[in-house]
Amino acid sequence: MTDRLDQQRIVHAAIEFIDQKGLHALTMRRLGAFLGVEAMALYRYVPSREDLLDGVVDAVLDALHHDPEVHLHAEHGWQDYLQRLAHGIRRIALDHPAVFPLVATRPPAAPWIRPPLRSLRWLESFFTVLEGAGFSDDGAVRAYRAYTTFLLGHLLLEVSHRGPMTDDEDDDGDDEAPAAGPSDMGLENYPHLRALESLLDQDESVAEFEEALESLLDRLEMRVRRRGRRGR
Amino acid sequence: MTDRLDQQRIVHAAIEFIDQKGLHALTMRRLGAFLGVEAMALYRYVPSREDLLDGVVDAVLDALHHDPEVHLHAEHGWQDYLQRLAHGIRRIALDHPAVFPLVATRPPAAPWIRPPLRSLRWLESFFTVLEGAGFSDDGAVRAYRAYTTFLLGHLLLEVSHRGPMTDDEDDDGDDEAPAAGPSDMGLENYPHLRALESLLDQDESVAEFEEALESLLDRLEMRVRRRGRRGR
DNA sequence: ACCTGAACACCGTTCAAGT
DNA sequence: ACCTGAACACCGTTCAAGT
Repeated sequence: MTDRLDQQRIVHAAIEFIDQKGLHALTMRRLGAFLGVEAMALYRYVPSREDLLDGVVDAVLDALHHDPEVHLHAEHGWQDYLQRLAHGIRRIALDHPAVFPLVATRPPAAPWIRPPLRSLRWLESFFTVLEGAGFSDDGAVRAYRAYTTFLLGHLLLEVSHRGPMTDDEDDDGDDEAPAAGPSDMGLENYPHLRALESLLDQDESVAEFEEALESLLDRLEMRVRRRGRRGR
Repeated sequence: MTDRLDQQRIVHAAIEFIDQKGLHALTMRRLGAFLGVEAMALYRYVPSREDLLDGVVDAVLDALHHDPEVHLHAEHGWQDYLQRLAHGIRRIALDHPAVFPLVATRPPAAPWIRPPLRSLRWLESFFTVLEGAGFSDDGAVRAYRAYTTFLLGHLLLEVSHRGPMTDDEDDDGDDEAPAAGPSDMGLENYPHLRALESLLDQDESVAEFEEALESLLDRLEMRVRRRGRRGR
């Protein structure tokens, strides 16, 4: 029925599986069944579940390399580049909301690799662009840290709203707790929260992403202009 | 030998256990042994492992309520308050680096609750202070989103450098891979990375935290001043 | 009232055995 | 060459039984 197994097929099946049923549902045995094979067959191609998860993270981020929107158009400058890169990573996060927490929290290969920018190739291109644009070494590294902090925080929070369904397995009946009303959870004693609830519930993530990203780039821009002050 | 069991004792033992051996090592059976009891005894006080983890997150954040540095000194204004709150949460993250990823990624009780600010009590106080300081509803909510984004991203990245040892279990021998040199991992083809490696390796998290926090507060300040422009 | 032992269904992983 | 079956050590969780 199914074609032959290989590492790529397994990793991509794992991604599909996680996107559909959530990370917590992924077991070697279920992934085997998903592929029409016994779990034990996977071990021909993948050394362990942990390595499989690393493979999933790498494969998901690999899409960046094939994203035409991100490819360097040097003429538009470093801000354009950081914008494209950020949007490319955001697209990945939104495509695989259930995988992104893995991208965010798997221990990176080296301590100075900061998710969600997890590959040496992208780091190299990041620094190439910034130094080409006149950033000092120190300025480029500080930009890298601020940029990754923002991406990680924003995307993790944005994506957590979009898990694969309510996570309560199969919803196999009418035994849900009464839940005390649509969106009530003891707000009686928190007047500000009650007043702000509808505002809090709105999804403004696109606008916030653009705005915060722009403001970050502005901050970095100011640092390039007065650069050297702190350069060693 | 040990005192009697109760939920508090179990949750705090779990925190200690995670801090010592890492999240991945926490199983009901091992936690039982840690407490001098069979795993099954825990189920008298804790409905499930998932609930235990929720309890861990709550308990760790509860320290904020007893942190004298954070308690409201209204006379010093909203910026002082957000500074104290941020530093309080940072202290918690650094005290429990192996627990913080849980704080960051456990699905919150409501979709508008954004880690690491996970309790209605702190949200209420956050909004009380900001609205008292003249923020519009919209401005306060946007401040909340930007503030949590920053805290989550920064602390998750800062804390990931400080896991509980190398995570390779017991280090039970000399069978470590040769590792090809102290800090080498194929950097040959990445000249910028090689040049920046020593800078990248430096830990500047304190300075970056202060600086980025201050810049965030400045940005918010600018928004209060021209407030109303976007208030619906 | 509180803990234990035995049991169940499920894991990750190994390895000899089948085709 | 590639997959399977059986097995091992370990999970979370339930429940009748012990003290």
